[in-house]
Amino acid sequence: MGLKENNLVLYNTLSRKKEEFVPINPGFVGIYVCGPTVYGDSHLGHAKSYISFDVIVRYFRHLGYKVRYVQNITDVGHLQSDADEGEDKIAEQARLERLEPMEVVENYTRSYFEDMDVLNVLRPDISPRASGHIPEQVEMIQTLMEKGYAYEADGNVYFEVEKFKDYGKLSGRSVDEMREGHRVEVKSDKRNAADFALWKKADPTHLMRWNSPWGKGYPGWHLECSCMSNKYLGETFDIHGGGMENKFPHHESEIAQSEAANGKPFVKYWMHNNMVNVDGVKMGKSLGNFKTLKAALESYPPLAIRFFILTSHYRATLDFSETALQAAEKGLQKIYTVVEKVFTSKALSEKTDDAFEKEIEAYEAAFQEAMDDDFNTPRAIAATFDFIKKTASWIEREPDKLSVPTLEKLTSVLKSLLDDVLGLLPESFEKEETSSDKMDGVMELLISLRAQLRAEKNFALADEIRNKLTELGITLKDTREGTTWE
RNA sequence: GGCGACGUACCCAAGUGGUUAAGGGAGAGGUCUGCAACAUCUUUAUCGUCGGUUCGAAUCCGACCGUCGCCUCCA
Repeated sequence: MGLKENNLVLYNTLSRKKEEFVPINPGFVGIYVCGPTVYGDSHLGHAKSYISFDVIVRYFRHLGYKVRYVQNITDVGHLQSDADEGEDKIAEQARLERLEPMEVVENYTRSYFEDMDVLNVLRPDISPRASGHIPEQVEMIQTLMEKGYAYEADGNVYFEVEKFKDYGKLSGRSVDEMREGHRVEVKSDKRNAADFALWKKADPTHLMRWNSPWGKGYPGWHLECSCMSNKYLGETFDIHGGGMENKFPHHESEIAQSEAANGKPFVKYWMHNNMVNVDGVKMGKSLGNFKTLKAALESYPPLAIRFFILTSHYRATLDFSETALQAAEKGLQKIYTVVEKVFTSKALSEKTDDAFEKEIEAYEAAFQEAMDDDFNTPRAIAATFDFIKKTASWIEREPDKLSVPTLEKLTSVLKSLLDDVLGLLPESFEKEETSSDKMDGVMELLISLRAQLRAEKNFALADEIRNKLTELGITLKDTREGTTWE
């Protein structure tokens, strides 16, 4: 299986420009994306990030690359406030819920995957946990100390930022700026306020602590990503992704740790997705406009949320609003209507329809061109709408003379692009839930009864049947060929 | 205060130097329909402001205004 011909270009945050994608190992892509800290339910921001990278991974696979997708689960070390101060987020949540930290971790990890599953986000190939990689992290700290990049102070170990000359290359800051820019002078045993923790001492009241050469404690937040990406993807790998707000200090620190420890470049391409706003304002817990996925999923179908997210580019901010989401839902429905027609049509002619095959090929090309340009899903979707229109009229024009080979080709292209790449098609277009032979029989009866009423011009009663059915969530459609329901 | 992104129609959102500025939603009008929904057709922008570069700019440069992000935990 060779690679599809492609001309993939992606925006590299490190160089601040679009670059041609050239994998380190031909045909193979190693990608690491910062996963969630599992101390609460996932929200729309998580959805945007993980749906974006899901499509990126799916597209690489579509092109024929063998992908290893690693996404961590942060279950320790992520502190609540000021750099390297404050309580561990998991520990705090455990205290609040009166649970073991690992119960909190387990609950929210499951909740996270549940939400991602319904959004049709494929699971990463490896979902390593920080707490499962303590020995690796201790080892890395030791390496950093041996090489002179880290120092111990009273059971804490810090990375000395001044020793790593490239610190700031990703986020575009200098250590000097950071020293001056620090708002609050934190009282600590750090040599420099910009230094960050590799290992934090924990007193016996801490619920999560492990043994280390520096006493009992727990690892710093940035360290896990360096360690686990190293372990599963190697010292240098292709793509590291995450949310923009993590560029600094998280990703900057990852680079420092990994490159200092390994003496090799850490990541070839950095990709950052933008944030979600709600009605023009940043979504945040303190602002009270926080949308958890579980809440959003009560009002909207999961694939409509997914579609909505993909109608804007991953590097653009996404402005969430009820009207925007409703618009997306309708648009997606329009695509479904035509796709369903395609999937259920019967073709009779063995002759290839050359003209329409050209249209199919043009669509594939337009779609791929859009995706090749830094995963431009909005453009790919626009191309889809254009094509969907043509498809609908192709089927309508001569339904009896549809070409078998052309319909087959059409079906497989739609499946490949809309389902495999964008992940937008439902499992099946069969009538869902209540559908059964019995139900079909009842509906047929009602429809024929209503047809009779309409023939007798008893529209009042006919409309009442339709209205009552609408209330039950069943829509009747009167077409020239007869009445259908869904 | 420092760094960065963005500003395209009523809403969402592509386009980043050159024929009529994609696409979706909403609105309006027509076809279809007993009516409605569905479907379908038509229609709705000169691109934040001002100035510059250019034969030519939404697209490059500068200033200004505005929105947002990061600098502190956040996808």
